[in-house]
Amino acid sequence: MSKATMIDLLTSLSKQRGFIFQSSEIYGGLGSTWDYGPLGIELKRNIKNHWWKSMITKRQNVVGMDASILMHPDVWRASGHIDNFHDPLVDNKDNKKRYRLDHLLEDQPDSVIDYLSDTLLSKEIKSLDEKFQAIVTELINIGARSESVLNESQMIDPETRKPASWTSVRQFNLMFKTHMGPIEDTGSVAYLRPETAQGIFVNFQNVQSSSRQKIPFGIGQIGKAFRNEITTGNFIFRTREFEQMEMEYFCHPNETEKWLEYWTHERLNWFKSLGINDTKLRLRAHGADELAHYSSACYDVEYEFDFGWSELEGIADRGTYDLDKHAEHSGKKLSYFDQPNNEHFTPAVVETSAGVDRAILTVLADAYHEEEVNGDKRNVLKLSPKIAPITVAVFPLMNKNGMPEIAQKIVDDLRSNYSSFYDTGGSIGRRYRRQDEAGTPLGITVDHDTLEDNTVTLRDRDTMEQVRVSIDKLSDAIAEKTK
RNA sequence: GCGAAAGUAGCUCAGCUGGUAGAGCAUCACGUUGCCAACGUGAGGGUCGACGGUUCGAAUCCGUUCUUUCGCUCCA
Repeated sequence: MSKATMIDLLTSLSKQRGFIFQSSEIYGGLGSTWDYGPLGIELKRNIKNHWWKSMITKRQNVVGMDASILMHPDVWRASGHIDNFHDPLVDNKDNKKRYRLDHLLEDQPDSVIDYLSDTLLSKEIKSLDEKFQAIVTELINIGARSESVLNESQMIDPETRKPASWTSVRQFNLMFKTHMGPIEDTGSVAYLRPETAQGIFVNFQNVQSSSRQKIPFGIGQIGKAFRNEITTGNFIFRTREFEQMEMEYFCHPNETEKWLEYWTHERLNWFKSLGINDTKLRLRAHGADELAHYSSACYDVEYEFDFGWSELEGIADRGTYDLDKHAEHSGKKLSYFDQPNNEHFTPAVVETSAGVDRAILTVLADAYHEEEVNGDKRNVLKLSPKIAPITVAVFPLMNKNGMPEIAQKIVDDLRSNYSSFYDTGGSIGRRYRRQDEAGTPLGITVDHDTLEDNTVTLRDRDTMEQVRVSIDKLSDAIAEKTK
């Protein structure tokens, strides 16, 4: 199998089998948006249910919620997204490379920084970080004139180490903006949430008091989030509309280190529990330079796609940043009273934040296999039975002698407990292969012996081996195979 | 957004220098077969991404636009 084309293979398989279609396809498609078809949505629901069960249902001290996507704009002012969730970018016109201005400044000779601060800043700033930030702010403020200032400063391209021909500084705001109400004016601006987490933070008090949870405890949520990413791609890996599975764990500020470690391993194990090859999963600690504005420590769960190791989930120590900010901006007290220790404090937060769509891409990429069987190629999705869109497919060996009726009765009975599929079309081998490609772990065939002794064959997708099972024991046999 | 490449049937693609569309697979029907992508016959499915131009004539040449892929930047 050509590794370089895994994404192409999955894109095409997804469309053919009904996992994932490009959005608005009949109108030429809309960039980076995808629709889940009949098999895709089953897979997605199974993954989300699995997350919900293992993060919330199974735990006494984690509860769920579902916040609205639209929130008061002050939420994003408080969270820092309005100020920080954008990138100042400049392009080198000579070699067409694009850079983040703030990263670029860190790589400049003193002469460039001196020129910029002399030209732009009215007073001397000691801290280098603050100086850079002030320069960025000023360059953004002067708009188109930033082009001439940058070029006069002789700012170099870090690759060539030479002054380049720069464009003006442009802001890329990563939040989707919309308007609420009938009139579009500045007072009606609202944002589509760029993360579900803030819906949890602003409900901290509501949830804590109504659920009577004591610290440490968590609040989890699954929902859509929107980011105006500059570059999207790799199928459903990076899209502008995506779904998150997030959990915010509120604990004592002295204990974040311990809980960060705990949740990091819990989350890595969750991905392993989806049946993903664990040699392709790893944890990676963030360096200081890549931490988000709210975070003091962060681990990524990564999977080795054919386009490289990529992040599936971030587990971050957000400290008391979010509750502090919301307390400050809202004027509401968002602290916790620990009765036994007679102590008031603002809880710190350890966050687990996973992408639903990335989890789906991961299980698909990991499950896809091309095998040789008797000289023929077999495409098979070795999805865990826990998440496979169809659990069991039922076939009559022949479309006569009463076999279709028996098979139809079996599938009707199974349907109430298992996602089932009935197929009479084509040879039995072809039907098995179709289900292999859809990731269905089990196949049941009604054959001649069924007419004699009421048994059917139960086929295992991965080994292709069959065992005979009495029809009245089928439910138990399937339960055994899928647990 | 910038640069490069691409867009022809559900999927993967062919179609040379302009002469009004093909293959393999897939789908459906009928017949035959009956445990791992069988065979036969037949059918459906494309205004060749869209719009405009050149031309007697455009999938093919030119322009614009949309979309996708890769890279730069960012993130779940």
